[in-house]
Amino acid sequence: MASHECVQLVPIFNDLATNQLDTIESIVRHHHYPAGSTIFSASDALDTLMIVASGQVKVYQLAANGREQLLYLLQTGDIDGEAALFENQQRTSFGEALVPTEVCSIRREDFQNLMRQYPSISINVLNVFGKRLSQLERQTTRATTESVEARLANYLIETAAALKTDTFKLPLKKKDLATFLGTTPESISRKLALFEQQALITQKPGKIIQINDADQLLLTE
Amino acid sequence: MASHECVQLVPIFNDLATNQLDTIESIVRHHHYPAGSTIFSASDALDTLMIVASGQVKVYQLAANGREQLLYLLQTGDIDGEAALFENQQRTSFGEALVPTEVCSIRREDFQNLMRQYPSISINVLNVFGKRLSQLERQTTRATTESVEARLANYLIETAAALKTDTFKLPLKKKDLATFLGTTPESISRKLALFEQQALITQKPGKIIQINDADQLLLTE
DNA sequence: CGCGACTTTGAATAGCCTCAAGACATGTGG
DNA sequence: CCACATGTCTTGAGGCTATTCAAAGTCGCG
Repeated sequence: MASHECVQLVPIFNDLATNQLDTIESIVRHHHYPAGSTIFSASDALDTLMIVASGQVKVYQLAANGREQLLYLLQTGDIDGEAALFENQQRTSFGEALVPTEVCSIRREDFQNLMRQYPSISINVLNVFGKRLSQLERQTTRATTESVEARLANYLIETAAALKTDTFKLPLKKKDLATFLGTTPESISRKLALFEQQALITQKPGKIIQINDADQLLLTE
Repeated sequence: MASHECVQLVPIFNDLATNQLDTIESIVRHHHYPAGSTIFSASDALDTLMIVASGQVKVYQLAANGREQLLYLLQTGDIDGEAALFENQQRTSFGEALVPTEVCSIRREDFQNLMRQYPSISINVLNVFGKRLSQLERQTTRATTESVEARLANYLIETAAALKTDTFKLPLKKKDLATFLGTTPESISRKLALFEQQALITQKPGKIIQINDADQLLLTE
């Protein structure tokens, strides 16, 4: 793995010079997780900041009844663990590598020192927090006020927008997509079939989705 | 209104000395909102930090289908607007005073200066963010994985815990409570009647709820 | 190529929402 | 201080969406 691999990837270190990145890189630890392995669990101590260098991590919670809720899908450059960088807390969620994944971590104490040294970092972290909060607020609103159909339509539109293409491969298994959207794999199958029947999308083998009529899809209630 | 009224209330200014609080108080603006009035709307510019000095503010979003989702209930000492203290953004939610409410505000620019001057503030803000994120994550998980019955039971338990008493008055109209829990006023009525029938709670006139069996209530699925 | 995991499809059910009407409370003006 | 008006809450009946359970079909990995 190249030096800088993690540190360069992360927006929160954006404003720093190369030699400063070197400093940070030297206090970072590298980890590898095979597909399907657990990276952290609820009730683990939360005392490191985690950076995804490559791969894909699903972050989820378990409800009292055992059902799973997918909260975030972390990709290259995403971070997690910022929630308690200054307070002793326990994790409340689980992290699982969906594919082989490289992770770098910084201990809480080291990160606090970094923030004292480079104030721009704390401002960047605040911005990351802010975006995540806004995103979660929207997700909560949708989950509780809109139908499964509307939520799925929205997800397809947003995924296409993020990837800047009309044709893309679903980045998740239907099972995981279901827990993300707060529904079941069966319902997703049915709704996708419905969209296809309405000619709004085309499904191709390999979880490939092609969006034919984004405007109409957005009108789904 | 006394000086310091707002500034003293807010945990993010906890670590500052009295004369520093004076400085901050001098750059704060005071506002009064009658019950039922709108404090801010979605698409408003988000360029001030808001502190609730007294009263109660409901913060909600509107979904595409017009349905309302209550995200937060701000009480004395709570803040809002931190989400975009460093980036130009628009609001995505609405704020409405439920009772006569006093609010103080600090302009983004002034707050940025404060943070540069007193680094402890940014650390406190990060902690506030972290807690709000954790809370929203739990709320999202519950909203999408648990039944209306379980969500209501949980809400009652948590409210009782927060107020440190078994008997309390519901702080919201059923309509607002419904949008908070992602359900309808009718369903809340029915579930409360069910809990009472099971002797888990007792309802008294004036939205007073008495919890008789918290343990059993928590087991509601 | 075969096995296990994922996905699709079907039928039945359950939980929740909608709509509507009546009861209650709350606060206002006379 | 009472009477009334308005908004809020409760209760009932009906319908619909989404879940559950089960079984067959498909994909992809070793």
